[in-house]
Amino acid sequence: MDTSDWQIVRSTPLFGTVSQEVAQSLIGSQPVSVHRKGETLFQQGEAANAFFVVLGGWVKLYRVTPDGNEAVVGVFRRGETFAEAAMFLGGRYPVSAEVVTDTRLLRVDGQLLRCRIKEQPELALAMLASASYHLKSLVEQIEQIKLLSAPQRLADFLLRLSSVREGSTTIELPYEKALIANKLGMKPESLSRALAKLRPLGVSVDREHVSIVDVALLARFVESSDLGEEGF
Amino acid sequence: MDTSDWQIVRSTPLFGTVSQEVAQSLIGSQPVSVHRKGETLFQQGEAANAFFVVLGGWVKLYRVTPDGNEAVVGVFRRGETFAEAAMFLGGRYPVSAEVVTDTRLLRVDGQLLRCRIKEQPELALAMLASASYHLKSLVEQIEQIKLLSAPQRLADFLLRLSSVREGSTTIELPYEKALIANKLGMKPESLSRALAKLRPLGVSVDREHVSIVDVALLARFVESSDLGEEGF
DNA sequence: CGCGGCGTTGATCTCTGTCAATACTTGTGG
DNA sequence: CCACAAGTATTGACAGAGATCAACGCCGCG
Repeated sequence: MDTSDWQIVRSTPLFGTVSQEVAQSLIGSQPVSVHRKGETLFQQGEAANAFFVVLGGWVKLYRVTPDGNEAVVGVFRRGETFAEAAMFLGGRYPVSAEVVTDTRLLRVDGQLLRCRIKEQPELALAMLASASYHLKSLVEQIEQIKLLSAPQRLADFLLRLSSVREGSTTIELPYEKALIANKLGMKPESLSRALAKLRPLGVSVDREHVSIVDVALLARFVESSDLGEEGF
Repeated sequence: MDTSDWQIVRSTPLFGTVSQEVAQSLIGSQPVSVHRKGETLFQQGEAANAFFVVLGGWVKLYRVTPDGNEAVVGVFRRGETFAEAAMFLGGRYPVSAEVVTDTRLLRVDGQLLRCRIKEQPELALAMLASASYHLKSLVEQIEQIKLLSAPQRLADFLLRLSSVREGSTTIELPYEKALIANKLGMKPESLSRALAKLRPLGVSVDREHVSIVDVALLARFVESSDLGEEGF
C-alpha cells in the first residue's frame, strides 16, 4: 500500500476521523488485494469476518431471490467502504458482493475491528457515522425508486456522477449499462429509452461518454414532477 | 415508566444487550411522552438531538420531495427504536417522523448517548448492531420493491404481520390502508386491487380484519415468480 | 340527517417489462 | 488481416402492471 492508497483510506468517513495510530493498527499490515472483473468477494449468507475499502475500481452489492433474480442495492467506488455493518448482524453478510471492474481492495479483519472498538471509543463513533451514511444512502434510494420515473432516476444518477453544479459537463459511465439499469431499478431496454428521453433535455451519449448541456436544467427535471412538457 | 415499559425497552436490539446500569443511565430519568395521531415528531433537516423507543402505537418515517410527494421509508411499532443513527450524520434527521396512531414514546437524549458511548464500549456495539439491523431492513425493502409485484409485496407485508408460519390465521391491519400502500410503494387504489388478487389465494378482508386460510400458500406466492396461474 | 374521511370500483392511459430482431464492439483463431 | 463468435447496446412491437381520474358506497360524527 503506497501513500496515495493511504490518502484514499484517510478520505473515507470511517478512517478519516480516527487517529493515525488506530487506522494504522487496523489496516497497516494488510496487503492490497487485486481482483479481476467478475470475481465474487462474498455471498449472501456467508460468515462475515471482514469488510472492505475500495482503493480503485467498482464493486456491486446485490441480493438474489430464490428464483434467480438479482437486485443491486449498492455500487461502491474508490474511497468508499462496504460491508462494515455486516459484522454486527450475527456475523452473516446480508448481500453478495462482486467486483464489476478490475479492482484494488483493502481487507479489514472483523475480529481485529471488534477488539479495537472496545479499546477505542472514537473508532466506534466513526463506525456509527459510516453506518449512518449508508443508512441515509439507502433511504434516498428507496425515495428515488418510489417517487421518480425511470428517466428521472437516470438523470439523478448522471448528476451524482458529475461534480459540476451548473453549466455543461462531460462524464464517463463508470460501468456497464446493464448494471446501471439494475442499480436504478429498471431493465437495460428501459435505460436505453430513458437516455433517449433525456436527449431533448440536452443529454447526448456516445458509448460510455455522456455530455450534458445544462446541468441545472437536468436537475430541475429531476425535482419537478412535470415530466418534460417542453417544446421537444 | 412502569415495569412493562421497561420490559419493552429491554426487548429492543439496542437496550437488550447492554448492562442494566447503562440502560438505566440513558433512559431512567426520562418521562414517557404521549402523542396523538397525526403529531409530527421531527422533520427532515432538523437538528437531531434525540432518538426514540416506541412503547406503544405506530410511527412512520418518510421523505418529502420538493413537489410535495411523500415516500414512507419505515413504520415502527412497540419494541422498536428509530432515528438512532441520525445523530451521527452531522446532527440532522434525514427523514421526517409522524405518529400515525396514538402513541407512547421514550425519548433518549443524543448528547447523553454520545457521552455514554465513549465510556461504554458495549453500548457502541449495541448501537452498531441496531444500525446494522436497520440497514438490513432497508436493503430488504429495496429488494422487495425492485423484484416483487404489488400483490406479492402485500402478501409479504401480511405474512410479516402474522406470527404463524403455517395453517390459517387472522390479523388486524395496524394502521390506515393509505399508509400501508405508501409503505409498500403503491397507491391506495392499487392496494385494493392487490387485496382482490389475493382473494383466490385464501385471503379475505373485512374492514381492518384479514384472515388467511393457508399461510404457507401465501408464502409460496411471494417466493415464486409465477404470479398465480392457479385455477382461480 | 348531512357531511367528510376512507376505501372500493370502473374506465382509461402511461410507463415499463417482455420478446425478438438488429447493430456494434471486442477478442479469437485461422 | 479478416472472419467469426460472444457479449453488449439499441430499437420495435406488444402486453401487462400500476397510475390516474372520477364516481360511488360505507361509516362515524356533529
